[in-house]
Amino acid sequence: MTEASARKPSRIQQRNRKIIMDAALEVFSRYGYRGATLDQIAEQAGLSKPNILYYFDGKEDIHVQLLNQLMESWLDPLEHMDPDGEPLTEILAYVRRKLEMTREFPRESRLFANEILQGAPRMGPHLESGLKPLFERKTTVIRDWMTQGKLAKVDPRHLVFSIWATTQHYADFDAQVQVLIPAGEDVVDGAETYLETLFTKLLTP
Amino acid sequence: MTEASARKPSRIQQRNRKIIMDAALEVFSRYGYRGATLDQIAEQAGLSKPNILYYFDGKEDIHVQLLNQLMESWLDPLEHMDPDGEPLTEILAYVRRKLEMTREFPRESRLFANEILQGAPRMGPHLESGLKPLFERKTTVIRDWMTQGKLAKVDPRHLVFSIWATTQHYADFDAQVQVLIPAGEDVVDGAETYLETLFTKLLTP
DNA sequence: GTCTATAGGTCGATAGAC
DNA sequence: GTCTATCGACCTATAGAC
Repeated sequence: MTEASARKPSRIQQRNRKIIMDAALEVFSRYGYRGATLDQIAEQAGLSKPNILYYFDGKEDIHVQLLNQLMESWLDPLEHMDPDGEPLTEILAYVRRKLEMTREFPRESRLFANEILQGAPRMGPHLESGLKPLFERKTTVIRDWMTQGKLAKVDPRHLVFSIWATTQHYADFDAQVQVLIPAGEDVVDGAETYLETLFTKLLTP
Repeated sequence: MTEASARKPSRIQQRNRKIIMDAALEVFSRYGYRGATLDQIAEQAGLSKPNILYYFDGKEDIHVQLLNQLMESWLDPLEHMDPDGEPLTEILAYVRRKLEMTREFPRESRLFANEILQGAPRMGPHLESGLKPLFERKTTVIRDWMTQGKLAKVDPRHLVFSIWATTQHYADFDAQVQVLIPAGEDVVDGAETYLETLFTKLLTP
């Protein structure tokens, strides 16, 4: 009685799991949880549907594992905001990193957006245990910077919300942005310049 | 050959169509197009499924009509930005109006967000014909204001994006915001103060 | 490949308004 | 009596799972 995921995963297992996760990311991020089908994921992965279910316990299992895995890399930029760095530099670097992620990982951004939009049915606990403590630590750091006069005083929580909103917008609302900005123009480049100005003016004491 | 929706709509028809649209908004905005079911909509509306289909041609028809109807009210605040008004006042009033809509019509916001996230499959034409011309008119107005030295110079298109992103965030990512901000606090009130500061500092010449 | 549940959609019969 | 509105039962395709 050998379970697929138990013991040491073989080369092939590792490779196939990776392939399936990537295919699932592609499909889930484009069609949402309910809109995605195992058939689509199987086709995208170049594997049969039963083969997919050999590696994962079901559709929901794939989705949950995707979210778990992505949570880490998603929080990483905020984690890296250094309390001992120069405040404005740190914030702007964070904005730039988030924007870079929007450019490089738009599928991940849309996957999260989809999940949150629907009320985070499969991610509620993760928000509480993963995001919330980090959010509180970092907003405290920012508040301290403001108290010390190193940054202009605003509500640090809304500051972070506005950084998330403005950066992720270019991935999540890409379909709209593409309609409104002429093709060929590098939208994210323009956003970087704009957002740098926005947050510099806001936070300069 | 009499279609249900042809000719003069009776009292009952008007009433039931309204009830169904509202139920559909509730369900579609919570579960997305694919995640919503006619049974859910029927139950929410307090009508039978065949009765729903007596008034609409099908699931997609309901969704399309919802989007069409909402498009107008959605663009209304931007439409009302007055080229002859005082520039900063007009922009801040627009921000406030958008935030007010987020508070009053979060379901509508999520319905749009869902649709755009999935690549606007049922709204592409509307973006081109409805949103795009308006967007170009209004960004031109803002650019003129900047040229005349009445506002600080930034890319007006990204300015509008950032207004959309920051205001709609509170409806679309509500599930996340609720986790991060203590219950009982009026989040949108705090957002209003913050966003007023943000855009005032950005745009004051 | 097969089984099963579900979800979109149809039909025909009935109830109610004018 | 006719037309509008309503609904239970049914059909079919699809999608998750084994």
